[in-house]
Amino acid sequence: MATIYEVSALAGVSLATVSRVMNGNANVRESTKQKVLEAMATLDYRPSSVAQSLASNCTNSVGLLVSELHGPFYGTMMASIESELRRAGKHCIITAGHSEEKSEKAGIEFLLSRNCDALILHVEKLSDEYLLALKEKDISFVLINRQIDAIAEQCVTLDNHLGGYQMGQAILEAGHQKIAYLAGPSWKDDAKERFAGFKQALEEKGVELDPALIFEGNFQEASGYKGARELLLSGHEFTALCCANDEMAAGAMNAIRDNGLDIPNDVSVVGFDNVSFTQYLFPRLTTIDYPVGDMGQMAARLILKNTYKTTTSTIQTLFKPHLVKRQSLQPQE
Amino acid sequence: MATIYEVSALAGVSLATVSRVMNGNANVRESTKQKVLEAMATLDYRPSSVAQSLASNCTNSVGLLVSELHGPFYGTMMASIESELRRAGKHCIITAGHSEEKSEKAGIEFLLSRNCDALILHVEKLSDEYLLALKEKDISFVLINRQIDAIAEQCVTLDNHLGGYQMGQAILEAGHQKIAYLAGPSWKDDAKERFAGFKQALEEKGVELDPALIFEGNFQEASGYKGARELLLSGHEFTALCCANDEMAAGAMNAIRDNGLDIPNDVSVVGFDNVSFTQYLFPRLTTIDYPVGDMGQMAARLILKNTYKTTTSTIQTLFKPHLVKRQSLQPQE
DNA sequence: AACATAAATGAAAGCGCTTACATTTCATTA
DNA sequence: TAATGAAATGTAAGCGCTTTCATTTATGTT
Repeated sequence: MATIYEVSALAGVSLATVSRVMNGNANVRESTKQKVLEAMATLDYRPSSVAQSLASNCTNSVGLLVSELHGPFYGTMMASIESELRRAGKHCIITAGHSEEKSEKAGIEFLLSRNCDALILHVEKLSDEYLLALKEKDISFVLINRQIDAIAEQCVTLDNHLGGYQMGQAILEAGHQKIAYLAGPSWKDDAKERFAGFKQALEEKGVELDPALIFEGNFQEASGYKGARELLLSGHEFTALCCANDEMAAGAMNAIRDNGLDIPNDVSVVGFDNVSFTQYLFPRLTTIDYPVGDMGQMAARLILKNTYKTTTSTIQTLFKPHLVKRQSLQPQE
Repeated sequence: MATIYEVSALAGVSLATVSRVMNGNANVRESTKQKVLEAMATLDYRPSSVAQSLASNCTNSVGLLVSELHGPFYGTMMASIESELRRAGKHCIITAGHSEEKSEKAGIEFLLSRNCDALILHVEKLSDEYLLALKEKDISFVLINRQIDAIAEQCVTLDNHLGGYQMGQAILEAGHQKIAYLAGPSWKDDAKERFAGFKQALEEKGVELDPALIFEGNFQEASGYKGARELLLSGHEFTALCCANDEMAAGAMNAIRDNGLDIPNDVSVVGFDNVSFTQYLFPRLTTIDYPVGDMGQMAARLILKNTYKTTTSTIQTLFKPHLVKRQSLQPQE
């Protein structure tokens, strides 16, 4: 591998000049620039990003922590972040937090040990204090799907309350009255807010939500199956089942059918997130769209703007969900 | 940020000694080791991975190129690779090739520009020549889901022919005779082999595959929908539809139902890959399992063994698929 | 006690760049 | 034409580590 020394020797200029043309520095005469470029080409020179990083104190890498690398939600998120960063010449180091506090901490430590210039974090179990402490240490980061008021400007979030409200509205407009709700874990803010928004929509229309028709799941398919099954077997009737996310909705749909009922004729189902597989479900799932791609892109732009100062694009931190009407929700006569 | 200098000063030893304890080098007296450790702790010292990389000529990073960061197949692949590498203290830089030659080349260039120690490549459009040229340049890499005989030892592949064969066998055992096949793009080796294996299974049992019942898709859901629809409208009857991957199967299922037919009573459907959403489909999809997690792990181990020499685990490069029986395939009376 | 040997430590060069500062070159202007 | 300032280039000091080689210290042997 050729180094900058060889290039400088071949071009007959100093190291500094080679460095200048590499970095597009203005003050280089066109003719010498050409000499250097030529030398680089004949030597098939590639700068050592490591040496550049050491000298410039910038690695051009941003660490990305997500709960899992698989799963449609994280997939879309990673894809949008990576492509936005890559376009700016940055790379990302991705690792998983597995929805556990220790593991999330270890993930951040790991990324930090890699000298990332900034982090994009989707954490679930880490405390606000820990995150605020990161801020104190002058670590540049943005939080995705997590709201901490003290650092609101670096939190990219969805209006989950609105999403829940939209879900409630949709179900009421379809004429349902006997409604069941498959909630997410109550220790998660997003799950709480979705539920709160949902309840508000019902209250505004004076519709009661029977406590016996509420089941708290964990956002996974299996808990959706279990929840729907228990709700069905409990004997309390319902014509619509609202799920706090699509995975649980998928599980619930299987449970409903395994119990001999038809979707949506016997029971309508609504999900939340609008992950890719919702279109593969039968019937295609009516759900609330979570614009995770846009949000990932925005998280990346925040970094680009704050850490790298390479963009001046306008920043938006709060995103709005919207209803996606498909076939799993049917009007009730 | 404290540097090694400060640690060495505080501990009253030389740089070299600090470096030795950092790297677990044997020849350090226990007492001095403790002094150093203590100094590190009080200074909250973290070594600069960049400086380490420059000095040691090893970045501890492996580049990972996949077609897309989203999608259940790549998700599982990335997850297994990342976790195996992370366990060994390596990080991965992930980027997308988008199934286009130019983009795949650019992705590799990008990873190389980041000075990765090695690459794990899932490429679709890149030529064998290009890949062999990489080898010539002494770039250490492993190919996943791609067989090039000249470098077989660095190719982690699935026996797609066997998978196709298993699919054929399964459908025949269920008593189907009128069989349709939704193929993958014929320029892809894996698609070709799946089809070849499939045909072989039928031939061995003397079952004809009507050319009118073959549709070539592109492995995407939409083409599955389109293919199934055309097959259905063509008027040629079939009782089973075999799909070269699960995405197309999902699309096909929707098409079949949109045409008023029942799955599996009117037509059975079989997929290939066993990606996560196959369990969410209705009926749950019978499919051929592609052990992509194991294969990703093995790809990572290959790197660990060949590039980093940190493992001696035994290597396997050819993996076998197997049938996963679920509800979308029904015996034909 | 003197020596040989092994273990522990230190000195210093080098990894391949960037960049502050110094110097040279060139174009203007009085 | 000399003085002046701006533009172009060079010099050299880092950036924070690893590692070779030399040196010192400890251990064991006769």
